[in-house]
Amino acid sequence: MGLGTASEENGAAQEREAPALADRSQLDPETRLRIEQAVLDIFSEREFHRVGLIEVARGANVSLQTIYKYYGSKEALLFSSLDTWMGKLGSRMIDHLQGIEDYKEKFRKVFWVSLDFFERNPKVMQLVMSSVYLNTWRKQETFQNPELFGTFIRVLGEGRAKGVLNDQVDEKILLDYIFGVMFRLVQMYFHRGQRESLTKQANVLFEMLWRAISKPV
Amino acid sequence: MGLGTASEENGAAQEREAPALADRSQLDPETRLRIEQAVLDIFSEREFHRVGLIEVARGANVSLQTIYKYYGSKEALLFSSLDTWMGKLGSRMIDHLQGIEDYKEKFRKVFWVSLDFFERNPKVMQLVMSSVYLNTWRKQETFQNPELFGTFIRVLGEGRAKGVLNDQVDEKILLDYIFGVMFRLVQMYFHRGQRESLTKQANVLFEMLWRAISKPV
DNA sequence: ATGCAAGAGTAATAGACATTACCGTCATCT
DNA sequence: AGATGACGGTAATGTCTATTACTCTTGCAT
Repeated sequence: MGLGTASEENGAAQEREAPALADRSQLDPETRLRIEQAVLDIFSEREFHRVGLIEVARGANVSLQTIYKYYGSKEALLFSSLDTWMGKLGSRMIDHLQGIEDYKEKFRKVFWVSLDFFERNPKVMQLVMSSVYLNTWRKQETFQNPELFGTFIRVLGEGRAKGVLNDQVDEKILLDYIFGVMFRLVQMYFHRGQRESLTKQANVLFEMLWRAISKPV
Repeated sequence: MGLGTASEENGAAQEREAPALADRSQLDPETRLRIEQAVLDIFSEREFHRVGLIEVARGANVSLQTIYKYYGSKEALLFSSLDTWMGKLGSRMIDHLQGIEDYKEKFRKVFWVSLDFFERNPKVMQLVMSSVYLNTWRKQETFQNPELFGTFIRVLGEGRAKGVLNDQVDEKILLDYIFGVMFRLVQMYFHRGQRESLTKQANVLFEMLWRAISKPV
């Protein structure tokens, strides 16, 4: 280990007193917003390793200390912000699902809300991209926003139970299939410069998806 | 301004005499193999920024100079290796397509060869992951292995011409759909630790895909 | 032999950035 | 007022890595 000051290492007084991550909920909500906005703006522009926290701090008009105090690390900061956004998508989805009876329509809605959300919030998509590779290859926990993913799982399970979904493959595979399609569609939509609105094509696209995942006749 | 890119700084001062990238084909094929093997081994384990070229050089039993002489940069090294692999997949695909008449079978083959390839070459998939995020957000050129992607395009075009493919959406969207599904399936296959062989499920999965992309009856 | 070119090995150069430490300033509470 | 604590600003600290330079060895063609 790189010894900082030689006298520190062997004294009895170690116990680093891990910088006491303050409860994030203590953070002034207005400040929190500014921070998450800066995270969104900056991390969505540059890749993770090219972003410096100083820049983020400046962008949010807070000091570096504040960030470290409430978030603890660069990664945590990114994931926290991401989680907030996924939560918003999740809430919106739950909200929109209310009052829909027909199962296929429910699924269509899940699909639609997702496309619509990313189309409205381009930067969030870039943020997702920034973290996906940091994430997928390590822990997944951070990516499991219960509201959002829970809803996906629930709707999927309901279809399974009703027997309207394809049951030749495992449920996980079905989910992979769906995410794969959606993720790529959204990703390429941005890659091509946001032309040809996705939501406008949502129904055609959804019918394609539905033919794939519904139980074949 | 704090712009990072170190290589762009020189205003008018010097004509760096850019280190004369030697023709890569001059490189001893056996050495080249060792290098690309090391790239595969190492880049597939750690993320791009965590890989040091010294390590790669050691792993390949070559000196750093050799790498810089023939490849020029870390990124170029990675992409070169990746391109080799995509080329292999492409060749194999072309080879396997020979003698198939039925269009749907052709497409099925394209699908199968891809899954099979990544299942056989796990590290290549990780390599792809390592570069996707470096890539997609910038230039795409590197990712356009003509043999591989050309084949995809050709097969897709053929189906369009025959009128068997869904023509409610743009051809690009169709391609996105297909790649999205395949990419995610493969990605998650690894993420879950390579259980439940993909190729064994290839036909069920392909039928799902086919229902989506073929012209609806 | 002699010279040469290729490549190994090692160190030098240059930045970038996460994370910590310190210091000064206010607002709020007692 | 005095104390407390949160926070801004700036400057350490400690690492890491690309990329370049330089020196030495060695196989090999003249």
